[in-house]
Amino acid sequence: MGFAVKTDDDAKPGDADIDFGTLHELTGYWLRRAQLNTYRNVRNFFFDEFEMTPGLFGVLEIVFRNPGLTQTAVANAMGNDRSAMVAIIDKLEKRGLIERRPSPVDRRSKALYMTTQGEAFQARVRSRALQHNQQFFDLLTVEEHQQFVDMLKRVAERADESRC
Amino acid sequence: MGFAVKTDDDAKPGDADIDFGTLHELTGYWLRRAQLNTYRNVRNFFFDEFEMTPGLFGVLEIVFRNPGLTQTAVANAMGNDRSAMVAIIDKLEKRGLIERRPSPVDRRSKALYMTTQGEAFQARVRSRALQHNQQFFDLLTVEEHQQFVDMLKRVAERADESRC
DNA sequence: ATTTAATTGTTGTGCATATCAACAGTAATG
DNA sequence: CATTACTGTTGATATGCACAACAATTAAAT
Repeated sequence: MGFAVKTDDDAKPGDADIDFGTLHELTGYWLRRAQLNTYRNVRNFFFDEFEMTPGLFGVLEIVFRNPGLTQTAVANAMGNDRSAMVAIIDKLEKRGLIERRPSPVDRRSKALYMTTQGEAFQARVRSRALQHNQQFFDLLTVEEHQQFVDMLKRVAERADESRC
Repeated sequence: MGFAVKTDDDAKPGDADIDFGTLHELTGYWLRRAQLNTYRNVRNFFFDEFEMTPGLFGVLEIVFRNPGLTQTAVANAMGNDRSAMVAIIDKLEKRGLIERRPSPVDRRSKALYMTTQGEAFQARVRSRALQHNQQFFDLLTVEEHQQFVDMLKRVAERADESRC
């Protein structure tokens, strides 16, 4: 299944000599391509080692940095629907990493807190994530990397503005 | 240490005072964020105007530039499983944009060709896509845009290499 | 030539994610 | 009070991706 990359002497004609036409001129195409591949890589990496996904990691990190947050608050921060939170929190709670406590001020909502076990776990994952991130993007110089992130932020904001 | 993010002038109080912690230091996070928002924008745009999705557009463009290609060849080019092709080709064929012809050399495979109607349609979409792309990324200077695409390509390749 | 292996399109399944509508319980507002 | 808004939750639906299986067909092995 290995796609050896640049060798034109590959007997497979169907791979290299394909004309992508306008696709390769569209920034959105490359953005998607880069993200999809990166995401798959990160996901496989962290699932193998921690049985974690980027989504779970994000929730864990946010709850860790903002103890007592409500579920919808986390959902809004993550940019997805609050109904999606339920399954995520369920998983994390079932693994003993997170805790739902009744909010002292609002009997509807539930305040989210990290367990001590969850903090220890997240510390390990976080360290590994930073390490993997730096290692993965070392194909960019430090300047490039900085510019890259800066542009990504601007693009993300832009796309967020023109939201219907 | 002293790297706490400074006070953004809050427009929304309940939204902005959340600490994202390590998340905001991960390039992959921003990459995903930018891509998701961009994709949603592009998708809404082209779905409203043409009832097209980026995926359909890609297949259409590839078939247009490489007439007679087989379904799995297109799937490999697009980077997804050949089973995903079926529904896509079905849609495009049902709309009269594309055609499945029996391959003259291999009775298993089906050669894909564009209809004249499909070519006319795709010409309109293609033009609009290029226009929208340029307009959307005009928040980057020409130099930045070029660098951006260049880096995305490198990242995409990198992620592709370390594929299991 | 006959068996074996590989590939094609296709279908189905499972999993993760996303959006939307509804609901009962609760809070805020008039 | 009555009404309106918000909470977590469930369910329906759609999507995309990965994988397994299948009959038909081709390629390779012996």
